[in-house]
Amino acid sequence: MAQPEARPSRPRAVTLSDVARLAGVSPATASKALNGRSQVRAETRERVIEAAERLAFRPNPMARGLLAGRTGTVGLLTSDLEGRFSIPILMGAEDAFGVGKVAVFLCDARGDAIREQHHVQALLERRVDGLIVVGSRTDPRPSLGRDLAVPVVYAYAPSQDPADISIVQDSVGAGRLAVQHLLACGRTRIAHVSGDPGYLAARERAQGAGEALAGAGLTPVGDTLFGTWSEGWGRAAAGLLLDRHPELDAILCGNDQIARGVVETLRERGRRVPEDVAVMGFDNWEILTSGSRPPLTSVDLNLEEVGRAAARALFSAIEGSPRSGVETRPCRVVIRGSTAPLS
Amino acid sequence: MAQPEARPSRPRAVTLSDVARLAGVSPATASKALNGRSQVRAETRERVIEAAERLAFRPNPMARGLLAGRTGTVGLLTSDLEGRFSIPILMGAEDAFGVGKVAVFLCDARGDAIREQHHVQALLERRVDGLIVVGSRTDPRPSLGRDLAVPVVYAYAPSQDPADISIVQDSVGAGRLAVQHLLACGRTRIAHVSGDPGYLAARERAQGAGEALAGAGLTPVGDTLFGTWSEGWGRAAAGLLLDRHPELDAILCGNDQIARGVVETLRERGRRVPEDVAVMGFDNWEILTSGSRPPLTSVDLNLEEVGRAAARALFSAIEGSPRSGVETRPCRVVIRGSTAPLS
DNA sequence: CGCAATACCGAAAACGCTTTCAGTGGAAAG
DNA sequence: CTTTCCACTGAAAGCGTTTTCGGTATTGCG
Repeated sequence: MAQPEARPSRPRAVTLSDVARLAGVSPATASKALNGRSQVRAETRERVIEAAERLAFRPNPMARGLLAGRTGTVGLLTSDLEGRFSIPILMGAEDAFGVGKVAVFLCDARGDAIREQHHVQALLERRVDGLIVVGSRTDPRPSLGRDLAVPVVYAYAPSQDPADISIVQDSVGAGRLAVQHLLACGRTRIAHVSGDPGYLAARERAQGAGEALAGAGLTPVGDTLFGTWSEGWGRAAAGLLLDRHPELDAILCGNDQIARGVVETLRERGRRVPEDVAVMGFDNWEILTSGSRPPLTSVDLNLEEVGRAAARALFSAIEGSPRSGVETRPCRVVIRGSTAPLS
Repeated sequence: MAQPEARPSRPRAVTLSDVARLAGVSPATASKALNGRSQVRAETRERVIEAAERLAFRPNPMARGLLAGRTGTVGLLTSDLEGRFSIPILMGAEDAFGVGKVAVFLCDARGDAIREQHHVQALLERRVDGLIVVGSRTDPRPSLGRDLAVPVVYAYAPSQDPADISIVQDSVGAGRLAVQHLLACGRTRIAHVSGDPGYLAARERAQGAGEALAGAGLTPVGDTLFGTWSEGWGRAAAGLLLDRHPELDAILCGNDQIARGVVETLRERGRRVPEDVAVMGFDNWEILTSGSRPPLTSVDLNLEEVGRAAARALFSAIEGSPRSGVETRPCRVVIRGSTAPLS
């Protein structure tokens, strides 16, 4: 006889009616009992719950969502191929939503605007309840538009449209924090080697660093050196600095890669880190900070917190209380071997 | 008058009935027209399609899934906090599934077995059509069990249960490929510095390397040095090797971090890379390979291909043709400056 | 011109759940 | 003892699709 299934088909899922039948009540009553509605006798509720447990009943989210008009899902749209930024944000969002309450679709647009559009469309077709958009760099990015069917929260990189809500780390504050740490280590001759000046993050960190120095009545050692976000640039810049400003006692680097390069050149040029020169970076990318000799002090962007905040903002927008504007979260310094008080 | 909405409520989604009404047909006919069923006059189909476009109609996936008994979603369960391995696998899976056809829930168990269980439960409650499990290391991992309600594919790390289907990269072959590349560069005195011998990846890569050497009639320079997966170990091991075997002309490293350390020590000890000693690693982690001096040749694990294969395997299991056993995908050598032919 | 076959369309059921509303029985109040 | 009220339960509608099946109009054929 024709048996289309190639193997024993998986058991049909148990439905609310199955539970109701076992408990000897109607589906309506079973629903009320399981959802804590008040109009059920305690003893009945008991029976229904026990039946549900015996059958390992799990309500079908599609049936439920069909009524409620909600799916209990959100989309996380990233452009960051490595997941360097989006994974911590995803984990923060998972925390805030709570496992099992809301599930997250992760889509990677791979830096491609039209692929991003496809993903947005696909997510909307799936009727996600909301969207979190993670930029590939901290510069303001184009808004997805004002009349999407669902609320959108921008994380890591703000939207260009001030009517949108964006949650970002405080880059200016990060620069300030970094310099304050170096000052606390007794350093006063501080240089700054940054990355690509086309990146807002580079400029803002430099700005914050400058403010903190000025606040302490100090002037930076030389101008900020902008270059690229690479170890190679770090090596080159450190050479430059040592030639021009041999007196420096700290180098603040625009990210961890630059810091790696700087540390390497300092070592080769016979400067001890941190005794002679303290070095620190930004991003706190463990793979880079831990392998360095000595391990790198770095400013952590607190991306999990950004993710949590984004999730909360999205949640309240879904509930009907949207916010707007750009909200920032503080960063924090993670101290390792490359900075230490002057003895 | 009582207006519960705090702001202009989002427009109600357009339904098939709206389309049908506009086209002057019944919902049944509209459905058939849009889904390419044959029992619709061409002219009618035309009208329906145009109406659907005018209203920007998108079928509600929950209603559709409710009938079909499928959600069109899969869960990707990872344990790898950084996303280093899971993101490429996710992208491969996205490719294979196709944007819009299947959406992927990404969950990170953060290496915690009970959090993993929670996520599995949550995904099952959502009625995902299947699960891809990405291990945190390549060693076989416990199976999720045989009687889950949906098919499961293990990627990167195989399941311990041979009845499950696992898709992994070919670590032995990777070791072989690496040595073959070094041989092609004319190197014959090849040492191997690996990571933690508790990792299967370390042992398998070493095995493959040994086989390739033996196949060429060569013997390795010294025993494989096992240690940790760190730059520090790479630096130390390179020192050891240079002391014991100054004649070596290539060092194969268990991963890119070790290779970074090895390159650094070689430079400090005055050996030129690649002229005197060729160096290569595994994983092809761009952040590490590109910053090195010279950039590192490395074996890429082809994780996107693993992801694609896992997605295809999952798809065919969902369609009713499950496979089982461990299937491997080849790796590939990415050549950069740290290896070159002996001149 | 009559009949069967065909092409096309729509009513209705179904998926699994929640919610509304009417109905039942018992207890409290008169 | 009758009336009112309350607590509880279940029938039924509805969410937005797809699919089955019966019905009608049209066509082809004898």
